Amino acid sequence: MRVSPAEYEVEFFKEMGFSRLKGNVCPEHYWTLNPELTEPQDVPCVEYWFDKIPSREPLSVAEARRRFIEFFKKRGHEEIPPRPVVARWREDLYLTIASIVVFQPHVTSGIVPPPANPLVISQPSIRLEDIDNVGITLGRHLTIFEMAAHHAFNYPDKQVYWKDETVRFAFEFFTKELGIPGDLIVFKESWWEGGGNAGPCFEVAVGGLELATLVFMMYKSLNGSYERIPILIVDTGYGVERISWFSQKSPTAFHAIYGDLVEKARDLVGIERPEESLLLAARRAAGRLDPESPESLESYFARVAKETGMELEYVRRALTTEARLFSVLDHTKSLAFMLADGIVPSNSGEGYLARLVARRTLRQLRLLGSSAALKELVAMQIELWGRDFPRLRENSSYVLEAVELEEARFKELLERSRRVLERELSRTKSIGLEDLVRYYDSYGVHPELVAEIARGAEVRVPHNFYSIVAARHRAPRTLGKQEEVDEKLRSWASQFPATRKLYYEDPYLHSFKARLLGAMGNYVVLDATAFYPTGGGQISDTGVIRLGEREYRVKGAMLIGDVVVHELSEPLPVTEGIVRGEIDWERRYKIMRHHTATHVILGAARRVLGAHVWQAGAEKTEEKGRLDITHHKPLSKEEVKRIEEHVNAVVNQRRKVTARFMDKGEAEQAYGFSLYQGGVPMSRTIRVVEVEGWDVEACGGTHVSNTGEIGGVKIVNVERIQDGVVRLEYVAGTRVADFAGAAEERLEEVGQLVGASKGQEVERLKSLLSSLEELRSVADGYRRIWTEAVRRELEGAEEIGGARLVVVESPELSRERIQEALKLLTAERGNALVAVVLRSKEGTALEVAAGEKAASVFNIGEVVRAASQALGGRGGGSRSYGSARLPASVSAEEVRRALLGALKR
RNA sequence: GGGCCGGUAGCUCAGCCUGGAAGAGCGCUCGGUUUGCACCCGAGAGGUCCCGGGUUCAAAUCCCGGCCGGUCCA
Repeated sequence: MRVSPAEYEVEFFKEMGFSRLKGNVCPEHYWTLNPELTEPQDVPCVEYWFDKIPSREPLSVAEARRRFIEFFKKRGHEEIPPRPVVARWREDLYLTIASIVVFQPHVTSGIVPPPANPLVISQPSIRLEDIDNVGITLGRHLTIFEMAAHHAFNYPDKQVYWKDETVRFAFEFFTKELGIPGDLIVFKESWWEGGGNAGPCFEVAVGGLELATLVFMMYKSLNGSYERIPILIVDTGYGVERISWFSQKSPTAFHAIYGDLVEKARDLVGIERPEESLLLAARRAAGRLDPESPESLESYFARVAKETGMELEYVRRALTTEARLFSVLDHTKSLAFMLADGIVPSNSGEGYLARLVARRTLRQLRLLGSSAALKELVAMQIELWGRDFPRLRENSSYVLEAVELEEARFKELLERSRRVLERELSRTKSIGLEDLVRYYDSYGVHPELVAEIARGAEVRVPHNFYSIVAARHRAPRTLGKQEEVDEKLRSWASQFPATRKLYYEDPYLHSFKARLLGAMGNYVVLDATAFYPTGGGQISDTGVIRLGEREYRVKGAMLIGDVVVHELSEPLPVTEGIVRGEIDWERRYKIMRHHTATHVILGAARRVLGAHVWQAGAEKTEEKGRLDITHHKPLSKEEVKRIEEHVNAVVNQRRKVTARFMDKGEAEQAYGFSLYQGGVPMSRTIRVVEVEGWDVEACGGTHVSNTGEIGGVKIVNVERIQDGVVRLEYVAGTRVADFAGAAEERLEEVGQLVGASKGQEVERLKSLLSSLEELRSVADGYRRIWTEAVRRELEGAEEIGGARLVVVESPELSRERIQEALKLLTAERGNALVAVVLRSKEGTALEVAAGEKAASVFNIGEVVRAASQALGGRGGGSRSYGSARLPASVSAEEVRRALLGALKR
C-alpha cells in the first residue's frame, strides 16, 4: 500500500515546528524538533544511547505502569483492568498478544461498545515468536511484557479523538511525566497491519529505544486491498518494561524488570557475576545485533571484547551465560502467568505453548549446568509479581505443581532420548541433518543433546535448524471445514425473520401452536418453536409437527443465523398454515437434567481440583452427559468421589437455576471469563445461566429451574482422553436407575453363566478359576503322555535316509502347544521327523518338525510343499519346519504315504 | 486439528526391512557359592507380540481400520 504523506501530517507537528526528515542508514521518514538527529533513533539504525539522555527518577515496572495510567486518567481516560494472558474470549488466538486483543473482535467490529471510551489499560501480553532471541539482545526481545495503552473508538456519530491528540499525549507524557527532552523524541512514520486491520502509525523512539507505537486503525485489509472501516480506532502501545529500562538506565532491561531477582536467580542457578563493564559495553553493541545471524553475533562478541579489552573467548562465554540467565527469568515469568491463568500444559492447543516455554527454560538451565529446580524460580516470580497480579498467588499451588510435573516429564524425556539415541548411534556413526530433524521432530531430542550424547561423532547443526523443522510442518494446510451447513439451505433460511424461541421463554413447554413460514424439501421454518436446535453441546429435540389430522416426525432442528430450521422425516404438503408442534418431552427432560448436571459438575470439579479446570468440550444427550475438563493429571478415585458427592449435595440443596440475557460487558465484569466455558458468543448480549452460588456460564441450552430436579448424579466413567484433558461421563435423574438396572442385569447374567445364586457370583467365580487351573494341569499331564507315545513310536520308526518319520493325529487344537511338544521331541533326537495332523472345523492342518540331523538331509519346507500338493492341499515352510492345509478327507495314512513319497524324491 | 515415532516377559528393549518353532539384559523364584549391602555359578517361572479385519499353507513381521502413548507443529 502506498501511503500518502498526508496521513502523517499532524497539526501538533506544525505547531511545534517539527521537521520531516529521511534517514541515511535507515531511509525512512520521521518527525523531529532536532535536525541533528539524522536517523529515526531506533535500533539498529542507531546504537543504544538512551543512558545519556536525562530523565526523571528511576521507575520500576509497577511505577512506570502507574505513571502511565494516572497520566491518562487525569486526561479523561477510564482505567480498565487487564485481562488474562490466555485469550479465552478469542477463538482465533491462544494468547493475549497486545492490548487491542482485549477489544477484538466484538468491539472493533462494532457489535459491542467498548467498556469505556476513551480508556487506558496496561495489559500483560505474551508473544512466543522471538523466544529464541530472548536474553541475547539484553531486553529488546521478551516473551512477556506489559503493553500500556490508551484507546479511543471513533464512531461515525461519536468522535473522541484521533491522530493529533494521540501525538500530543505521547509528547506530553514523555516530556512532562518522564522528563525526556522534547528534541530527542522522534516520531517515525510507519504502517501497521494485524488481525485483518491496518493503518498508519508512528513509532516513537528515544536514544535507540522504541518506547511506543501509535497506531491509527482505519482500514480493513482483504488480500492486498484496503477498505475504510466505519470505526476509527486509536490503538497505542507503550512498552512498560522499556520505559522502566529507559528510566533506570540499567545495563539490561532484565535488571530493570526483575531488580534483585536477577542476583537471586543467579545464586540459585549457580553462575558467576560478570563485571558491570562487560554488560555496559554489551548494551552499546547490542542495538546492532541481529541474533539470528551467526556473523552478526560474532562481530558483536568481537566488538565487546575490543571495547573491554577482555578475551574474546571469555566475552562469548560470559555473554552467552548471561543471556541464558535472562531468558530463564523471562520464561519463568511467562510460565507463572500462563499457568496462573489456567493453562494446563499438554501436547496440543494452548497447553503446548506452556510446555514449550517450560521446556525451553529447562533446556537453558541444563545448558547452564544448573540443577536449580524450575519450581523455585517460578515461586520467585509469583512472589515478585503477585503483588500486582493477585491471581498468581491465588493459584500458586496449582502453578507450582504443574511446573514440578513438567520438570519431571522433561527428565523422563531426557532419559528416553538418551536410550533412543544410544541405540541409533550404535548402528550408524554419521549423523546428518535429516537425522537431527527426525530426532527433534519425532522424539523431541534437541541437536545439542544429540551432540552431547554422540561425543565421538561430529554433529553439525545449521543455525537455521528450527526454521528447517518449521518448514516441514507448513506443507498441508487444510483448515478443518467443520460441517458446513448446505449453502442452499443457508440462503433459503436467511429469508425468514428470527424465530421466536419458545424454549427460552419456557423451557418446560411441551407443545405449541405456530405459523408455518415456509418449507423446502424436508425442512420447515415456523414463526415460533419449542424445538431446541443443536448447539452448545446440547443435542436437538425431536418430536412431531401436526398439520390437520396428519403427524410429521421431527428428526431434529438446527439454528441457521437466527432462524430455527426443523428437519422432518418427509416433506409437508403445504408451505403455509397453522401447525401444532409437540416435542418428545421425556427425552428433552433427560437432556435438560444432563445439561444442568454438567454445569454443576464443572463447578464441583473447579472446587475439588482448582481454578485451572476448564471445559474442553461437552455433550449432553438423552442417555448421558459428557464433560471434558482440563487437568494436569489423572483423577484419583477419591477426587471423582468428592466431585460426585459435591454434585449430589448441590442436588439436595435445591439451588435455583436461572437463565437471563445480559449485556456482554456487564456479564464479564460480574462473573469474569470463566463464563466462556463453551465458547464465546459474538453478540452484544449473552445468555447467562446461573446455578445459584455455584456456577455461572454463558450458555444457550435449556435447563431445569432447580438443581433438585436433576434428581441425582452418578459418574459412570472417567478417562484421560488427551494429555491434560480428562473426560467425565455421568447419568442423572431417572437415568441413574436405568444405569443401575443395566449393571444389575449384567451381574445377573454373569451369575447365570457361572451358575451362582445372587450374591454368590464372586465365590463361584473363584472356584471356577481354581478348577480351570486344575484342568490345565490335567491337560498338561495328558500332553506328556501323548508326547511319550510319539517318542516311543519314533524309536520303532523305520529310518529313511537319516530321518525317522512318525505321523500322528492329535486331539490338541492349539498350534502353540503342538509346537511346544514338537520342539521337545526334535531337540531330543536329531533324526526325528514328526508330523502332526490336526482336525478342526476349519479343516485339516499339518504341522511337521524335524531334528537337526533330519533337517540337514531334507529341506522340510520343500518336502511339505510337495506332499501337500500331492494331497490336494497347500503348504511350505523352512528347512526344519513346515505346515500345510489339507482337504478334510485326508487320512493320517495318506499323509504318511505322501510325505514318504516326497522324502524319497 | 495435522505430521512424525512407538506399543513384544514385571522393567528396558531386540526380532519386523527380506513372513516359516517368540528372544536378551535387569528383576523375580529355587539351589549352590559367598556370607557386609548393585558379587559369582546353575536351574526355573513369567507372553492376548495393543485390538479388529485382510493377504497367505503360514503373520510379532506385509496391507487396511481402530485404540493407546510419545513428540513436533498449528
